[in-house]
Amino acid sequence: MSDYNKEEIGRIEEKWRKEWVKRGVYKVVPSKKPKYYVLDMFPYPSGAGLHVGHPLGYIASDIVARFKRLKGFNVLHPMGFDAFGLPAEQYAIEHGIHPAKSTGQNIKNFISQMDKIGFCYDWSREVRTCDPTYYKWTQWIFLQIFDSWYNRKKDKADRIETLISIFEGEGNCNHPFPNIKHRLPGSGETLFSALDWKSFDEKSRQEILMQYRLAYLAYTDVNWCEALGTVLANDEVINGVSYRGGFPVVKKQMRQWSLRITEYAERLLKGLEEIDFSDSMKEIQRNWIGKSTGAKIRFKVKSEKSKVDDMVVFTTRPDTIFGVDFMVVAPEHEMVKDIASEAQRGEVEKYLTYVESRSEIDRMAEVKKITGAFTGAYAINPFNRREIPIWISEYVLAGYGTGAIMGVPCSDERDHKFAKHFNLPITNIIGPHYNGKEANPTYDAVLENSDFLNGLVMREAIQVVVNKLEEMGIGRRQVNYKMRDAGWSRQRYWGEPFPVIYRDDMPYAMDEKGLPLELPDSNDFRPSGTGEGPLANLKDWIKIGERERRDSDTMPTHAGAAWYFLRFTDPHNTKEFASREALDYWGQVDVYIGGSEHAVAHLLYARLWVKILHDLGYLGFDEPFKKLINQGKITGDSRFVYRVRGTNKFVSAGLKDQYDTDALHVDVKIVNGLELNLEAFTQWKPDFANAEFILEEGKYICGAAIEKMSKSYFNVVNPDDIIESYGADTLRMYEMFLGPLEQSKPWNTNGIDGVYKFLRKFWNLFHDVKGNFRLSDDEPTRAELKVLHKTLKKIEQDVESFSFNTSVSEFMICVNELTSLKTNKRSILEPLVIGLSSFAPHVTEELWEKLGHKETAFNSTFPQYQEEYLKENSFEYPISINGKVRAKMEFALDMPKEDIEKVVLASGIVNKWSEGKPPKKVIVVQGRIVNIVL
RNA sequence: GCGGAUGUGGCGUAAUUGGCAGCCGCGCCAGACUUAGGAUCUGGUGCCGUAAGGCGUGGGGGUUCGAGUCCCUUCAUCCGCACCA
Repeated sequence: MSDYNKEEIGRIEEKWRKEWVKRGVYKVVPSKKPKYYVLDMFPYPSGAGLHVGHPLGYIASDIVARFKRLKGFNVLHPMGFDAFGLPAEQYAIEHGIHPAKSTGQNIKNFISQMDKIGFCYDWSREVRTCDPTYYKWTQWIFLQIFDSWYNRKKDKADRIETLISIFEGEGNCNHPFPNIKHRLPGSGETLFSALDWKSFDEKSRQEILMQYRLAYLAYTDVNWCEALGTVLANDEVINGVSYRGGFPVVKKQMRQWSLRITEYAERLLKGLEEIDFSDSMKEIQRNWIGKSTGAKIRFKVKSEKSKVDDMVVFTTRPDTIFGVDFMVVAPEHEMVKDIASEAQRGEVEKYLTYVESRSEIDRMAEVKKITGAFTGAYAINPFNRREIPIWISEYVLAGYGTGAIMGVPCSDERDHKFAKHFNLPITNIIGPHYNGKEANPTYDAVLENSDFLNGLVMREAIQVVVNKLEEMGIGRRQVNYKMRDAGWSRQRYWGEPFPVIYRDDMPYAMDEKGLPLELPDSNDFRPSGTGEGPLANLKDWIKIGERERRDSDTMPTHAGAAWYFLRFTDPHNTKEFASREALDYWGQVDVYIGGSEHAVAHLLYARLWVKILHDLGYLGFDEPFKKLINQGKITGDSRFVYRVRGTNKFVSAGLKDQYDTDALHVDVKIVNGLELNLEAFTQWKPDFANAEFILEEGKYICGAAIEKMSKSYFNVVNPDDIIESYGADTLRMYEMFLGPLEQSKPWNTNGIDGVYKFLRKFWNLFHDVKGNFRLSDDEPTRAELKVLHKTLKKIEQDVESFSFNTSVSEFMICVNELTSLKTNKRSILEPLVIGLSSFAPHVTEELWEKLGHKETAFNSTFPQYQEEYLKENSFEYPISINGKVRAKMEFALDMPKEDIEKVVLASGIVNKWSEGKPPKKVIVVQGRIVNIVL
């Protein structure tokens, strides 16, 4: 009566989709059970909807969630939407549709697509970052960050009020400015006393506090993109052009919000040790943080001007100090204008003009180009009083270290090239390690020409030099990080407004009662063009009174994403961002699944916010994600047709070299394998209605390429289409079967029939040839039990280790074996239904019901496998001697290794071959004699 | 340039972690059935060879009784960072 076919699958899947919602089976609340938190990286709801690549990670997490639930855990498995962002805003500019409206529609579409795949999300916990009830708390957390400073003495964030009382009591002598370059206006000092503090007026005090706040305003160099009319984050700029659109990006100074993430650099780095991320992911984060240990050294400067500041360099190689042949400072360095000599002034100015003229793109494109100019000034080596010429060059970056370096040509590649290019003398301090042709950055050389360091190995000399520098008071150990503070302002409409009010140009936190500060309604999403965002156009909103105004910027999308996993624990709380009880119960995310493209930005900001909230006492943990899995990307498999240039003739791929052709993407839907469906092609686009074809063997063969899945390549495969023809269960299992989760792979449906057949075979175990449900209550045989328990064990191991592709294989083997055993016994099939239910929830739920259960399969328990059925009583072991199988013996399976050795030795087989001498070695592997060495 | 990863049949992949390489699926070959379907079922399928046998996990070398797995070296591909002193 019922066959596992298209119609039946459609009926079953729709039935259970509705039933699960009706019964509310996916709703979770805290309980006495142990918790397990499985999280997906929530998507940005783009207008294009989901393609088959998106659900890969979601399917994996769904399997884990269902499996853990069967194993007795109380599983939190929520989903939400990262709904603020630039695409909706650009769509609004182009089509006049308000971002709120298009975003809402997109979300609706996403949810319907996701529901079809059968995910067990607790939709009652859905969050949207663009919802005021959500971003109220994004703003609130921002204010907590604004109201904090990093107490380096305690190595944690503290409330700003603690800083104020420190200033009132002792000034800032124990807590100098985090940014060492900062000076008090007027005096130019870096330290102030308690008395000074009391003498400062309100604005000065606020400006000082701003230097300490973890969310602060400052004039920063930002990536200004004229074409997009906005500022971009570092990770939105790739090779000097914008990530979206590829428009040029230039530096511009703007007063912006930043997060002082640099204060957390060390903890973000250390934290990596205790969390389970892949090596490459950790490495990318380490790289981004970019810690390097070295020393800061102060050099006296000799120049024509009598009073000049010392120059300070950062180096990781203080041991090479006697090899310094020149100094280089960044062109932007403030000392440049002071030290340039009369004779060199022209050169220097010419060079500065040149640097100014170079765009970011030029600079990146020509990193190898060596340029520079001599300033005419000299630095004095503190140990041997040697006068070292000071140069400027753009290869030294103003933003890293001190913006000045010591040039050691014999041990640094770039310095060496610089010296060669400008014909500067090269001092060899590493003897035979330097060949005169290229620098050698070794640590192992014995130093020469190095005064008191002569004879020391470089590695050891580092400490000796630093100790001496510290003794002399002209240097000290220093750790540097590449990471910069995170720019947190965006000149956009569709984001969280900053919950602050400016008074006398200084921002003050809004009262909590005023939150959320709602995004004002608007029809004008164009940037103001002056660098300010669209909100600046809403003058009435910006201006509050005569002296007060709002911020016209909004937060980046990272803001909402930096804490959404916390909100899921208590999504409807109107009093707090989440209750401490909920946070303590659900705690850290046990498994976080998502793409590696969020390696730096999102994960670092999420980790940062959690650390700050932890420091302020809101959280009991300071790492959000215990384990991270990066699912691979599913790429598209594009097809091409070849049009003979200037004609409407299309030539098959095998013959295209005989013509002058252009390759055009063709919709993968009208290509079967590589063969083009000619009729469908002529109907595809009006241009091709009269197309002519040059065929090979009567067929038109298309070209193929693996590319990103994209609408414009016509290679997008929609999961809905797969579900339409095979059902959601097949889609789920096939995506898992495709290969290891973490590996990127092209989408193809080559093997999907195999998975589909598997589900049908599974179904047929329960049905006779006529499709009638039939089941036997007979006692299972030993062989059947063995198949069952072997499968259960494998599945459990595979799912725990996230190798879902092998799980699917195991199920296939199981069904093949049961089919050939003609098994239709309840005692065997019922546990398998539960075993399979994480992977194929719809068909198993239907079978579960047919098996007579009222309660949903989702609420059952994963069956325990029985070790005894996995074992045989005895086994025939081949006995190899010196690598060749010489004999076979039978042993009890659980016989200890030593006993096996004894039996073999007693048997005389070995003596036969070893002339009575005991063998050198008897190798027993897993209770099995593998080899005997004579 | 630096860092990370990967490399196994015609294809996607597997290998109890050092123990009979190629499980499972696709494809292909042969057969059965048939209401002729791009259906279903059964058997076969790493390569060379009629066979016996030989070869085989990108290449070369090493450790080991034994290597896809460990070590050295080299090549190729992908990803990340890229003048970070």
